[in-house]
Amino acid sequence: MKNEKETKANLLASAKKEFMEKGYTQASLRNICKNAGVTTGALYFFFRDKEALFASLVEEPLHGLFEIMQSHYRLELQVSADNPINLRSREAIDGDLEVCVQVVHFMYRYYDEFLLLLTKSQGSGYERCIEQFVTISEKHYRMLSDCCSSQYHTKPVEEYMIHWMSHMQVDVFVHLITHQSEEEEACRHIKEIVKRMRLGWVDLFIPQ
Amino acid sequence: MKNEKETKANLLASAKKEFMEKGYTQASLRNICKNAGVTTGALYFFFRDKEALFASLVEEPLHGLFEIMQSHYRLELQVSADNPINLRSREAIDGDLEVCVQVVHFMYRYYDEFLLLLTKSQGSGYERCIEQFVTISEKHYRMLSDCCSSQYHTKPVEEYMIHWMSHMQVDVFVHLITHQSEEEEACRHIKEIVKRMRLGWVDLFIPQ
Amino acid sequence: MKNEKETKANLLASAKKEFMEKGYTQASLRNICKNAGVTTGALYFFFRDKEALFASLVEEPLHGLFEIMQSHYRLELQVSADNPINLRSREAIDGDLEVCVQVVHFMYRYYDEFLLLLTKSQGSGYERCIEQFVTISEKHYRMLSDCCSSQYHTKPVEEYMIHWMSHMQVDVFVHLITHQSEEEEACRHIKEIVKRMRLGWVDLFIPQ
Amino acid sequence: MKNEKETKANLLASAKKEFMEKGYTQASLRNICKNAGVTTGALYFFFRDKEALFASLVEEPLHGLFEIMQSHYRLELQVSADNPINLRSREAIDGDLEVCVQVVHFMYRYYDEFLLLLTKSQGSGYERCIEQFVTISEKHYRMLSDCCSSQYHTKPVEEYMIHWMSHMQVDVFVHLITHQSEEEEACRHIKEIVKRMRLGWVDLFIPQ
DNA sequence: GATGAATGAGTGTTCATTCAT
DNA sequence: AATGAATGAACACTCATTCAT
Repeated sequence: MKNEKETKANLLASAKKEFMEKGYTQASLRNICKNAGVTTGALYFFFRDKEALFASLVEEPLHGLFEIMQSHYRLELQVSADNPINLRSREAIDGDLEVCVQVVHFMYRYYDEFLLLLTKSQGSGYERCIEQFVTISEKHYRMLSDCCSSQYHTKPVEEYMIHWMSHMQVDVFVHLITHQSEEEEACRHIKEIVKRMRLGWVDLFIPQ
Repeated sequence: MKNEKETKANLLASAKKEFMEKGYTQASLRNICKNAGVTTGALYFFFRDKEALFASLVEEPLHGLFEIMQSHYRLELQVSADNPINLRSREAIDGDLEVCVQVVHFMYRYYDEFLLLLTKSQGSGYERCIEQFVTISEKHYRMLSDCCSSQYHTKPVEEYMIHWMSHMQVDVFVHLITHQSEEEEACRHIKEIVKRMRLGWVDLFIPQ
Repeated sequence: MKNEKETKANLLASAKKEFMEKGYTQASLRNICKNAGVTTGALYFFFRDKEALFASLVEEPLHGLFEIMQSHYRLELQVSADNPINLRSREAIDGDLEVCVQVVHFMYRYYDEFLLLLTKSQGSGYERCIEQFVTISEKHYRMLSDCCSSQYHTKPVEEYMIHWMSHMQVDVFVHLITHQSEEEEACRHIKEIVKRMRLGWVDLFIPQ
Repeated sequence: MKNEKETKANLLASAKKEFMEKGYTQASLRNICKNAGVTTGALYFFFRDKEALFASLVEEPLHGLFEIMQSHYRLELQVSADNPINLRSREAIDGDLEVCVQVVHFMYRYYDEFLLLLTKSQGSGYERCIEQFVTISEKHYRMLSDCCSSQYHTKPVEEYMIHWMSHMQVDVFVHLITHQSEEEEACRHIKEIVKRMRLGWVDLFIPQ
């Protein structure tokens, strides 16, 4: 037990760096080990394989974010079951902002990990994680738009638009984390952005 | 002797398929040659290296799109120099739509090539092409927003918002080509989308 | 084309030696290449993988022997359909010997290859080849013993005894090739052996 | 502290399973330890190395069988020194059967261990154990055949035939244990087999 | 007694690239 | 214009073994 758990930590740090620089597929386990100052065997003592090493870095943050999103959407579903929807109400606007800020906060707590997940996971089992976020978002928007169209007796919103909207919503966060490293700034930005995107949503859900 | 340029064409077709399926980095030149029915040597007669092979597929369409964008922005710049800007005018709206349709048309003419560029170029010299589009778009929006703010005596629009807006604008096309293979449908979608995005732009450029 | 097909021949020779010394699984491709004076890549130019390299050595001889056995058994089946069986007849005895000699001749023509197949193929796709020989032999003995028992109105010979007999028959050849490197001697031995084994067979098929 | 020797027993059980499934060389100590619920260090506390682990499983049964064979052959040697040999006598036949049954009984008492020795020991120090059995058997048959030839004034039996006979004799037991898991059935089979093999032996030792 | 950590050499395999012919 | 042959470095991963604690 040379230095307590130092080796594993070194490996994780070295792996994070390598994945960040080259992406999942192009990252070299040899390199990771060399920079961590251990032999390849050591890596395999701590991690089953390359995939597991990557997972050790990102699994927890990813899961955490899923939780936040789903619990939020569950809540919103409950509320909208009892009350008529008013997309332009202060409550609706504030609710939107609140969850965005919450997500930003969580993402910046695991800044590196989400950067890996969102931009460097190609080739790993996480390469479709953005699509998963979109899918979750999509279900929510589908539901919301259907409520609106039944409430206002308008045609249901087209599938593609729902999908695009959800994608755009997710892309906002991807864009944020790849262009802004400070959480405070990120928060400020997201508020400005959401404000403008809402205009599009509202026009889509409540024509005219 | 068969057909002069047949071999090169076979190689390009085979390369397109391989790059599409596996992405630039994961694509195997061996495979490309095998499926083209030639040996590796032949490939190196026609193309300097892997990079040049990829470039042969995408360079021309990419350059073409750059041209379209830049000539459009040049034109708009000229117009806005002489006339006051009215973002909500029919001319402005129609102008926006027109260029979008033009871009869609060009992209669907080289459908495969743009798919390669936008989603399969990671690891190649083209991996930053989206950012290049964003940069071009950004310059234009910067200029446009500055015109507005000087005209309406408002504070200049923040750098980040300009960048995000431009990114979003580009992402619309990426989303389109990855989710919709028919040009006609794509055109219909882009119109719906632009209509809603404009609401955000206008609110950003002309507060209140 | 340095030395015509020398490299491939070198690789095969080197592989034969390595497989012979260490067995399929324990053989090292690196070693094979080193001793052949080429790099690992060269091996993979000629052979798909380790398995294919081994197959290149043994496939043909193995197939040849299957052919000999099956054509012989087919012939015997035909004969025994028309005539009553007399295991003790000169014809039967001579027929047995003849095919044995034929097999020995073929095996010694590919001495090394059969040694590989019969004693060094564990871990490869050929590890069950002895059992395949036994299975072929078994079908033949089953048929022969059933003819006898119906002809002499005796109980059918037990499954296990048929299997053991077939195994023993095959083992004779395995034993021969692993203990006797000269074909002439091997021929002399097989005759002596078959002579004694027949006594057992006959007693088994025609009790009393 | 749980149960003093539990760990060692677990290791041996786990090792037996792994060796049985993959053979000596292909067996993984890692796997053995994992399935035994201990770390590799523990294994090396009890066993010097892989070889010693395998030996711990098979050494005793192997030694026991050597003892049985040798004591039997010593006895037979004594008897044949005083009396003329009659291979066809009831005593000779019964004696043969008796020792076979005895061997079968002992082998099935250590069924797994002999299966390991006879079919899974390649790569270990025991890989030549079958040949050792053959060698022991051979000495006995050599002696027996020499007695016969001096008694009946016939030519001495050829070396190869003695060796083959011994091999075949041993192979009977190998075949038995690999094809028949029930001792009772095995006993029934061996009697049938020995009955037929004797015919060959007798013809070999006492021509005509 | 047993763990947890680590070594270092080894495995089969794939790669883009080169070049004499 | 193209082939067939070959390179050599790189890849992820597994192995039996060691040893301080």
